[in-house]
Parts: sequence; structure tokens; C-alpha cells
Amino acid sequence: MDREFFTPPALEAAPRLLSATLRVDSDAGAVTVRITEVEAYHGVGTPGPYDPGSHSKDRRTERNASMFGPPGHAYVYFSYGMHFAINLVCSPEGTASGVLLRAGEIIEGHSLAEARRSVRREGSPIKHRMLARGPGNLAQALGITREVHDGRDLLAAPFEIRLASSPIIEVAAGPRVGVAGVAGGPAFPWRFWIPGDRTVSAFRPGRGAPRTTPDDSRTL
DNA sequence: TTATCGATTCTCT
DNA sequence: GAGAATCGATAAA
Repeated sequence: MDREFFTPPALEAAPRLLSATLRVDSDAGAVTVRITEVEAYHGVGTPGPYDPGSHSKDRRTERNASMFGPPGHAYVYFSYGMHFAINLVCSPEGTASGVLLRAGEIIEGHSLAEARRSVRREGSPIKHRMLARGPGNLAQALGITREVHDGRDLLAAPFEIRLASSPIIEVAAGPRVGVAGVAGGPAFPWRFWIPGDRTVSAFRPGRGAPRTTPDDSRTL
């Protein structure tokens, strides 16, 4: 994995990240996920249509600053008062674009991920496929926080990211989740996932988005 | 399996 | 002060 991979805008990088692995090390140990679901977000300076659903759609702010940083770094934000989520920053420094990691399958550090997800409800352990299902859960399983990981280089410790040895050939695409208005509708089929993978998060249409949008599937 | 709803606090206007 | 790139519990089917 080299930095060049992240130089194109997020829309180009996003589908190619499916089935890549991301490892995050910490004092408590390491957890690795195989990425199964992502979303692309474009912002200031990226080509293509204006993306009204992006945190960096208009200008640089304190929160989105790291999205304007160099490609191949992390953008971590705090969401809904309780969750963190991580983006892989794409496109050259000074422009803003990122791939949100929405879901994955834990392939290393299962017990640590489980402990972080606080886990055991009355003797019934959380299901394996639920550990990193949804962006907030994925970040929690990996131990990601804004304080520690925002703006950090993904190509150096504590991160280790690798593309899949055999790339995903068929990719499903559809509207982004939780995004209001047209940005969450069929005009932006910028969510990509591995078809049939049980770790992909449940689809919840963005407020104001059409309810019956058929998912699109395409072959790379 | 899908749908609805409350919790909780940060960020930007 | 409004709204948010969410989650989990609960209810309904």
C-alpha cells in the first residue's frame, strides 16, 4: 500500500478498498478488520458534482481540518454525541475528500474488539458479524478516538493497511446512509459494499431521501 | 426481518 | 439553538 493509492478522489478509491485490511495497534493489543462497506465523500477542491452531504463541502473548519491534509491520513470525527467514525483521507493536500469506513469483519484481535464493544449482555456474547457493523461500532472495535488518531498517517504505526490480495470483482453500490436530502438519494450512489456479506450494516435511508431506491450493482 | 424512536453532545450558524 | 456521515432496544410482521 503506497500513498499514491490515496491521491485520486475518494469516489475512485472507495470501491477498491473493499476487502482491504486495516490493522490498528495499541497498548492493549492489535485489532484487524477486513473492510466490507465504505462511503465516498467529496469536498472543497475535488472534481465532479458538489457533494452537499460532505463535512467539507464548503470550507475548512476545526472539525474537518484533517480532511484537507495529505492523502493517506485519517479523519476521525465525533458523531451524535457518542460515536467516533474514521475516514481515509484522499486527494492532494489542500483539497478535501475521504472514504468513510462503515463496516468490516474482525479477523485479528477478536477478544479485544469484543471487550471494547462492551459486549456481553447477560451471557450471550455479541455476534461476530456485529462487532464492526456500522461506522461507530467499527471505530470502537478498533479503539479509534479523535484525540489519538485524527490526522495520523495511515501508512505508519499504529496503522497498517493492505489491499486485498485478490480484489473484489463485483461491488454493490447505492445511496449513502444517514445523509439528508438529495445527497442521501440516488443522485449520489457513493456507498459501496461487498454483495451478500453479513457484516454490512443495515440500510437506513437518510431523512428526506426516497425510500424505494433500488440498489445498483456493478462489475469493476 | 423491517420499522420506529430515544439517548447524548459536538459543531457550526 | 438546530441538526447531525449513529446505535441499540423494542415492537410488529
